[in-house]
Amino acid sequence: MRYNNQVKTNIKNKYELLLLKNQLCFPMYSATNTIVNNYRPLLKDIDLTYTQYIVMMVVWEKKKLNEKDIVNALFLKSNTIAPLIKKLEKKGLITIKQDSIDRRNIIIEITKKGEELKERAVEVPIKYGEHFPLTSKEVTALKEMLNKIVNWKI
Amino acid sequence: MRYNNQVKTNIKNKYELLLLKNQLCFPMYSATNTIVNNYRPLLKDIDLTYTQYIVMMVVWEKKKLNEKDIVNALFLKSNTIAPLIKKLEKKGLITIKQDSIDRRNIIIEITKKGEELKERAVEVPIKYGEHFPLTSKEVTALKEMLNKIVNWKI
DNA sequence: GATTATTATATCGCATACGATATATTTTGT
DNA sequence: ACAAAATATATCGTATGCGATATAATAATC
Repeated sequence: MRYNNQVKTNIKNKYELLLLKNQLCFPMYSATNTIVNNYRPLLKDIDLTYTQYIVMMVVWEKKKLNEKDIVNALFLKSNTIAPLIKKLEKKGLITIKQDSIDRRNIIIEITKKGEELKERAVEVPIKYGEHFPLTSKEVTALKEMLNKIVNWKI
Repeated sequence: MRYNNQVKTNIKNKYELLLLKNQLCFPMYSATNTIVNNYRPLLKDIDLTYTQYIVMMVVWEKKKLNEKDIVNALFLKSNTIAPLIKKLEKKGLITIKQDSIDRRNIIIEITKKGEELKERAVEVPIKYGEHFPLTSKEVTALKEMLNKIVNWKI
């Protein structure tokens, strides 16, 4: 049964749809806030914010890529990514230059300092996962559902 | 088996921990972004942002409450809520006044206009849920896991 | 090959979220 | 009662995220 139908049949009146406890969006929103908040002290050790951290994940993986690649990988908008990579450049973790072939493209490349940070960054997911409150089976099921949501367009 | 152990045993080298695809935080973050982004056009019709919408949910439920009650209900900080309620007051949806008994408290009360907005707001979750990509069973399981995460402190 | 469409990015403005710090008020402890 | 602790909020600064709009460069089309 579809989620929405279930909700409709379980409630006495339509106003109950507006209770926080009957929402899915709110636990999603809160759980993500919790996750990011719990990352903060660990990421502070390597002087990264959460968003900078996931940008660096893409950079660590690809080493050389376009701004557009980051936008696509993270499902964010270019006006979110643009100031972010400027900060990462200022920190010396990446270089930014214009593509000489197609001058619309911005080429991002990891620096030596960026590579070195990876060594310390590896400790973050290790420490982070140590007391995570879900089993691996739960995480697998959770990720599957989250992927369905990410691919959903209203 | 704990999530972290599973991840550790499945990977060949520790650097794979830094791949986006091996993260849980990232699908959580993306799915929440998707959910909020999908709400935006619906909420625009009633001139609310997502955060204003969940604040109003608390107000619609309690009608009269303290700023602190909203902070507790939404797991946000008071410096996030304070400017939010000022905007909602400016829109005429709530009133804000100081508690005469305990002058530290800020009392928030719904207005007639705020009550009226509820009538139109009810349509939002109805429309929103129509094409939601998860079954009611999945949503139940999902919420249970999300609650564990929300209650997790590192 | 000039016009149009598409692509990639930049810029601006608005709305969160948080930590850090400060302030006002009430409560607690002695 | 009076100093110290706790509580509730305010203020400031930093860092996202997004829509809207603009611009520059390339691709497509006729």
